Amino acid sequence: MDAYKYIKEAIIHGKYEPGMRLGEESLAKELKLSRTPIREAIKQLESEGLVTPLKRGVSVRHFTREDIQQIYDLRTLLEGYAASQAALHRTDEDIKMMKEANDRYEEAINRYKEADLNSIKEIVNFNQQFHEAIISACKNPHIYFHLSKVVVVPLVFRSFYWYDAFELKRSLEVHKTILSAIQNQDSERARVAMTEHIYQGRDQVLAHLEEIKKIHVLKEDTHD
Amino acid sequence: MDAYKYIKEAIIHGKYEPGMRLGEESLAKELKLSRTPIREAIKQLESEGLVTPLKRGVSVRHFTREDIQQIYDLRTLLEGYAASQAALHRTDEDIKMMKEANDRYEEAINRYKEADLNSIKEIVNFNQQFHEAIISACKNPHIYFHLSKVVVVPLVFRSFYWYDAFELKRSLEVHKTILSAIQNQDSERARVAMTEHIYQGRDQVLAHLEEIKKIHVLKEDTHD
DNA sequence: AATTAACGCTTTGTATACAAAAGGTCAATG
DNA sequence: CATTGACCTTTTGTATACAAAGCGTTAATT
Repeated sequence: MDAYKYIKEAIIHGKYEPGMRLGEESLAKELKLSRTPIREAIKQLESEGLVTPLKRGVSVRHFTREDIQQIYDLRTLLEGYAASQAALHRTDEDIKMMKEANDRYEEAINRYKEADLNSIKEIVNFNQQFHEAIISACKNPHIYFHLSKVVVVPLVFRSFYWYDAFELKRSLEVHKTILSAIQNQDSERARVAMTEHIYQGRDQVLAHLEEIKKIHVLKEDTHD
Repeated sequence: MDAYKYIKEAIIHGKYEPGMRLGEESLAKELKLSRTPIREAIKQLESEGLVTPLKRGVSVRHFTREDIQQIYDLRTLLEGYAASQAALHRTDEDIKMMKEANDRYEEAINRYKEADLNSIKEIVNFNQQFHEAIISACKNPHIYFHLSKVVVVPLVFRSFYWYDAFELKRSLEVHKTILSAIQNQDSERARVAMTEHIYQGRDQVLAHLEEIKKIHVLKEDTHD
């Protein structure tokens, strides 16, 4: 298997936790490869900022609350712009792709049962498909290049897994607003709706982080 | 020497021209290294988009006119935002850095003699220092991370080398406008001035590209 | 003469071996 | 008892050797 993809997935899925050291030898044994391809994968991840260099080797990057704020600021900027451009440049084909992704998103949300991991994975997938359809419609591949590196970060926190039925419905409604703004070529409306949508996502992640922090504090207390 | 830096510089300075194939063996011989560190450097450059994968190996990426348009759109967005945030978050120390860089920029422009490569390099350097001071003042390292990859591209065309004395003076004036807007914490003014500044840069590069194209057409004609 | 198949050469992908640097441990000394 | 220094282990950095995959060239056949 491709070492780069494997390690990246492992980081996103939390198999390798933030701060954890990534030794070349152990990765090589785990993937049944030699150290050479492992090193190349690590170099790539390093240049994307998913791992940080140590004095020796690398460790999985730890993102602070401040990082999340800043990264989401970046994402609102880029993806808001992408939505506005999509409104200007979208073709019928683009609209079809967005509709399709969002319809499946809706179906998955309606099928959703609380705490069913599989159905959540499905939802996350179709959500991503919708956003990618928009980015693709804005006809600027360089935007996609940068956004793909920005979007990865919050996935590490898997905050989507904490969404309840109400939040999912709300997210779906905003998607529909964005979609119709793009269809109507109302670029400013598309930009604002997308920006707001992503700010809502940020609030979810930050709230999630607070929950985690509380739990940690509780654990610390029990240890005393 | 570090293979990554070396190859990157060589691409920026035009030693390796767009479309040129980068063979591992030949690079290894040139840098007096084995293929292993070369491969790692290439992987990094690939993930930054400076080289593109072939069926076998990589070649120096060729940027079209459309690429330039799109990349500059991205840059106005990011660096305009950076300027607006710098206006909000700047410290006295930040202002000092900007002033210093821009003063040196001004001195270098005043010393400027037409077609003197060394003085142009100096100018390019202080210009970069000024822009970096702003990005640093916006207190969002992630912006810097992405901008540093966006900014590299136009350098490949070395359009700055075509600036005449008038354009340099104008650029200097805009710098001063941006600087005072940031000092006065006028974030919207800073954003707009920076955006305009970068659009002017884009126009320069695109005009430069047109010149190059004309020359190519002339050459083609002489060959017949 | 054109097309295709096969062979050989070039270049990349992977593994391994060796060199060098960093970190940890234990003992000796102040 | 603490601190430092030397040695030993672990891990990374680099080189090289070998395997595999493209690519071009040539020759053979239609």
